[in-house]
Amino acid sequence: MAKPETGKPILPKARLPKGMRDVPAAEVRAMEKMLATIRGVYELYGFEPLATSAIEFTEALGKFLPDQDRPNAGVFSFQDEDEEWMSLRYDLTAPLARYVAENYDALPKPYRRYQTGSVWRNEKPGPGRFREFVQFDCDTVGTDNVAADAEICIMAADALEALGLKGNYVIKINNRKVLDGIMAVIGLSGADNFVRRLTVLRAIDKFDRLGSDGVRALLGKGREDESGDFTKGADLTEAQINPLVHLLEGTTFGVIMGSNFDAVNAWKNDPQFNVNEIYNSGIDELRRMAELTNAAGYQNDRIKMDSSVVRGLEYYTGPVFEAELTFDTVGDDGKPVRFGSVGGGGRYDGLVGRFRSEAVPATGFSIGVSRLYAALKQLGKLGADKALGPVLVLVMDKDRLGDYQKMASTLRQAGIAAEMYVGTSGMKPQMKYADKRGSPCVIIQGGDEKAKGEVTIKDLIAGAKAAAAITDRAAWTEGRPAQVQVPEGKLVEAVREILARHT
RNA sequence: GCCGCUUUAGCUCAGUUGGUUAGAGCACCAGAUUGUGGAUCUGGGGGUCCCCCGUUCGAGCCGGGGAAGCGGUACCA
Repeated sequence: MAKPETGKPILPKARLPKGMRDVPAAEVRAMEKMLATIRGVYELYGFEPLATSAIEFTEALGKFLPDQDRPNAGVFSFQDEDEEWMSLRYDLTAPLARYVAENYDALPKPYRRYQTGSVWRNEKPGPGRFREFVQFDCDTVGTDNVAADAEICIMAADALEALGLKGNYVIKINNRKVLDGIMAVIGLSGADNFVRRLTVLRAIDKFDRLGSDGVRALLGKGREDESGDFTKGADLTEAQINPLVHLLEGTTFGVIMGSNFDAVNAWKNDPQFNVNEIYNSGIDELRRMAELTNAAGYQNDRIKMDSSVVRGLEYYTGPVFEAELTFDTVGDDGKPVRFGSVGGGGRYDGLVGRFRSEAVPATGFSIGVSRLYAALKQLGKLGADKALGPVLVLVMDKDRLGDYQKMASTLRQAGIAAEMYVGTSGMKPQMKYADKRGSPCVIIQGGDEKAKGEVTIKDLIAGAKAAAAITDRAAWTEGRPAQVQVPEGKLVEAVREILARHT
């Protein structure tokens, strides 16, 4: 841009909004491969694809109704011409509920679909957490049979194993009814205890990270963390806290290390809680899920009952699942990286019902694709070798672009990725360009070759190796390693030979 | 939201007790080595020293306020 003499033009700053990310070529390719693997597993189970819009009416997403100015807490929202509030979707489940309600009569019941896409959350990003990220969901809508829940768990397990994570993950299962039942027994039922129940659930959810003492603090008076932030507790009495902590520690319900049946039976037989009806029905559902996953050949090294799983706070109504990676690695900064949860889900029998008078039970599982990608990368399961770039046809003589274009076309017709250099620089920059693009070879035809009806093909990969030994300028310019001259007609054949060497 | 740290070129960072036109390395671009990636040499483009206010003859540096980034924590449909 020209600078006026009086001063500089005010340029927009090239920057990306916080929490957003640009994804470079290698990652796009690896990500697509990963998504295709998951998709393959889901198709195998008979789930069908669905794509819904990224934008929904705010009302349809629920929860974040625009009350005053703009509902900017949590979701990205804006007003349409007719002043209706719209929002970017913050997950794939709420749009599914809307879709099912809108097309209810036409859909097969149960309706089983998978969907992947970006979702947006307008909140503070953190390490490994973005405001735009990709989820991969599968859901079964229209049945309250826990067979659907069990199936989703084994399907999630299959998907993770198809990605090479066998032995590095576990799907943990719990049931919200169990937790609700226990909370009823210790006197936390009823509408006036709603906030307290949420606080209790949050505390339980942190058991993994904070352990018994941390959870005790959160269930009682509260807890101050290392950075000086104080989290208000649920203000329970010791008598109320003890059963909850014992549940988490597995000392009351025993046998976390045993089979899923042992775990469920221990829970079932606990005299303190099995007087409660909700608790019993939750335990019963877990028992049936244990039977089904067991029958399918999934033991508790892959799918495991775990009393600390809570997941999101409000919309889950029954079984809840969480996929956790069970390995630690060392990150770029030398600190240990723990990936933890890479997906989760559960039964949400109330969501579709928001749109209809009759209840529509549903269950689903969502994979956090970006996070899973980061984990796979750390584990080296992505096939780190970068893709070869295109064969580059150099422009030696600017009057003969047609000839060069024809060579590129010939290569493409043979199924070889190729491009003619479309910049304006000389030969050396073109070589640098080819280098940067990762081209396996370049096609050179200047006046000399043209006169002989030949082309020179330089193998850049072999050339780089050969050149590494050269130190002086003369040897460099005259060496010209790893290149051959062939008749024009043998172009494709000669390029194929070089490609074969490098794949 | 709360706590802490940070902010000078695309990147990593220097910058004296406040003192002329703010520097380095790397990266980038161009040229030379006369048609070849590297090396070398020469040259070049790039800066609102995060912003505002104050102190001062004079602020990248001192004081106040703010913003943004990073990290932790909370929330997380």
